[in-house]
Parts: sequence; structure tokens; C-alpha cells
Amino acid sequence: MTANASSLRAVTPSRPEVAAIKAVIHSIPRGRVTNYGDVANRAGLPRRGRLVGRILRDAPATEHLPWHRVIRAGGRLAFATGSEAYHAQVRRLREEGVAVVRGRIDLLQFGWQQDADAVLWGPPAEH
DNA sequence: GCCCTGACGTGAA
DNA sequence: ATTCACGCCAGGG
Repeated sequence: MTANASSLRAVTPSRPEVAAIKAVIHSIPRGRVTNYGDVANRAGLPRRGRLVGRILRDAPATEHLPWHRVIRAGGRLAFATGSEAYHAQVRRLREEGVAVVRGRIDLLQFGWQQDADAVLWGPPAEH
């Protein structure tokens, strides 16, 4: 439409970057996790991990973003161990088979890479 | 406009 | 493993 966006901009946070980031988060496969920085990178916004965190914090539950699949770099959960959010995240992750040990996740096993499984198990075609 | 804070990341000490 | 300093950027006071 031809309406001036300036009037909407103030109350509509749906800028292209936000949409891109949410799209990436939605695309994280079940049973896999990735970090804030990676989400930002995949959305074409390097060094914008903070924005990812802020978006998740403000995102209404109605969007059903798989926020629990986004963790910190190094495989550690972002929330303080023992906090409500922490337990909620652990619960959701375990529901889809992701092992959380002392607030940490083995990225080689559950990290969102191309084929972590294939790398570990190796191709089925050798002697 | 300045200052502090944050669901962050990286590198150095 | 921990702590600090920075870089980054949006909000809130």
C-alpha cells in the first residue's frame, strides 16, 4: 500500500531483520539446538546475537517460536541454572530428545549442523 | 542526549 | 574453568 511507513514503524517491530531472525528460529529442526550468534548469522546479521535474544524475550507465545532450541555459544543454556526459565527449557529439550547435562548440551550430537549423525556414525558405505 | 542494562559473542588474562 | 574488557545495538530511566 502507499501509506507512509513512518506511522507504522513506531508500533510495528516487524522490520525485515526481525522477520528473518524469526524465520531462522522456526527452521531449527526438532531435536537440534543452535546459538544466538548462529541464528543471527543465518539471518544475514552477523554480530547481532543480542537482537536475537531480545526478539525471543519479546516474542508473544502466539508465534510459537521454538525458543528452547536457541542456547548460548559453547552449548550452555542462557538462563541461570535453577531458574524457572531454565527448567522450562530443559523440559522442552528433553521432550524432543536433547540431553542436557549440568546446563550443557553436546553440540557434536545435538548442534544444528548439516549431519552431525552422519559425521558420528559415518557413511554406511565402507568395507 | 547520556548512562546502564541485556535470553550474546569472542578473545585475553 | 572464571573473570574482564570490548564490540554491538535497542530500550528504558
